[in-house]
Amino acid sequence: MTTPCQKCPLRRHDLFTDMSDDNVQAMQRFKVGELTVDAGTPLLIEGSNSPQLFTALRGMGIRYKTTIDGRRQVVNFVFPGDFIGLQAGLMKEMAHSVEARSRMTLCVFNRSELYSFFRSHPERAFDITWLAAVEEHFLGEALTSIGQRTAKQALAWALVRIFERGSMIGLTNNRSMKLPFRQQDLADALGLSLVHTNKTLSQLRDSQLANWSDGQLTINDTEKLAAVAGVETGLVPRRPLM
Amino acid sequence: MTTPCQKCPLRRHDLFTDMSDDNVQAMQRFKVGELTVDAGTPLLIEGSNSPQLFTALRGMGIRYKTTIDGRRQVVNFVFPGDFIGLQAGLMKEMAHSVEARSRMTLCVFNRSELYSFFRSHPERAFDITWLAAVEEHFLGEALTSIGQRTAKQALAWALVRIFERGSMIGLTNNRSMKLPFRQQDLADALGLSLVHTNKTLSQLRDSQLANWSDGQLTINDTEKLAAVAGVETGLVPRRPLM
DNA sequence: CGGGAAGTTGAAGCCAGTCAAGATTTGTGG
DNA sequence: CCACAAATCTTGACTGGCTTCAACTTCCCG
Repeated sequence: MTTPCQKCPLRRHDLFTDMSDDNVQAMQRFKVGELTVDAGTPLLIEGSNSPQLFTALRGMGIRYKTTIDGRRQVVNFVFPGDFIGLQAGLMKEMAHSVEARSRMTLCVFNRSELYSFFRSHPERAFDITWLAAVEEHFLGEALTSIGQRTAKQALAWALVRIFERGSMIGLTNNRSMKLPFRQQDLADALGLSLVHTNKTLSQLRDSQLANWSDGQLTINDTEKLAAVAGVETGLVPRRPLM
Repeated sequence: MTTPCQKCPLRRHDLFTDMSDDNVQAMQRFKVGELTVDAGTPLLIEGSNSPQLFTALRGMGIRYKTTIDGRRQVVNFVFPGDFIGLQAGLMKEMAHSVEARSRMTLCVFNRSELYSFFRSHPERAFDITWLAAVEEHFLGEALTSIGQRTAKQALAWALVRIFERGSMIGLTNNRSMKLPFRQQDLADALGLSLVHTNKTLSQLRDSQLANWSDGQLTINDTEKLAAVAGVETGLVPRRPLM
């Protein structure tokens, strides 16, 4: 009993660009099933060669790389609507791992059909490239945060982006949203130590800028937080939904 | 008097995946001209909406973003064979600027023809997505370097990757290659201060690991340098050439 | 020959990392 | 439903890698 693409609950959100009925049907044919996993489950492993591609339908996760000396870099957070496994679909293998941080449901596609899908649906090929460009866009911003911003600015940036992303897909409730990540995840995303992340978060809390505790993120004034981060809000690029 | 794609000097390098004669001809038709610029010339500006796409044919450059408070993050270095402007081609605008660091020659394409090009050449659409995935791969590695590695490790990583990339397109001469970048460029790429970058470089020089001076990078033992960086060599992913 | 850009070197200070221990929450088996 | 273990979050103290400041050198180009 899987969700038909025609009734996909994600498509109605503003974040996603419009899709023709024809393309919706094409996605439905491309889709081979749904997968539900518990928090903590690895979906893709760095260096592996998964036969499947996914689109996150519900739940959140993290993308991360590990270094030889055992450190971990969280490359991005996975939200509903994110496409997972493109690298494995094109190059030989994944450059990072993906792990669920909450219970997740994913739409499953066959990697082997990707090329013929491209051929028969050039608009969708265009869209998938667009998605890759959006990801590149984000990674450039992340690089700038880690490289140029202080811990406080970087944290503010991350929380603003997470909250914006959440609000665009209906995950926010008034001024709050649920966040299943650990402080260690955010620390590893920003290249900060867990201790310093913790202390900086409580600083943001004390100054009423952002309150992330008990799995709940609350931001009263996004503009104020964005000003601390030194970024502009409302710039989340619209993207296609696969 | 532009270089015909049929005689493109880049295509013979191992770095690039094979291209069918048919696709070579398609590129020739897609190509509208060549552009030669001096060192220091801006090619694309962050936030702008260029009508043109480029492929670097000769010379090197940098991609960078600037923050509100005037800091700069070098997102990547541009080498011959790199495709420039994909973001502007798909999304509304560029997320970073591109600037020549040496005299450069670029193949020029019309952005407005991109979509119809995708439609008529699905293989090339596939390839361009591949390129985006390669970039994503690289940015993930860069993120890991900046976030998790020490200054010495990060510098070693950068020099190894630059040298590997150079050697795959015939820019190395024995154990050396020309590098037109400034120390400030590398510092901004790794989120380090110029002073510390300078001192760490001379450390690498003293320990015979890498010598970058007078616009020339010399690495005697790549494996040794890679060991310092904590990365593996020979992993430069093959990529399509546009 | 003057001036600016890039590279070099030394000294001082701080932001963030590491170490360590305790508090709180979550999970699990009896 | 409780007891114990493991994971996560907090907090304090100390340390050090890197930044900043500042001055000087070298190189290049008009």
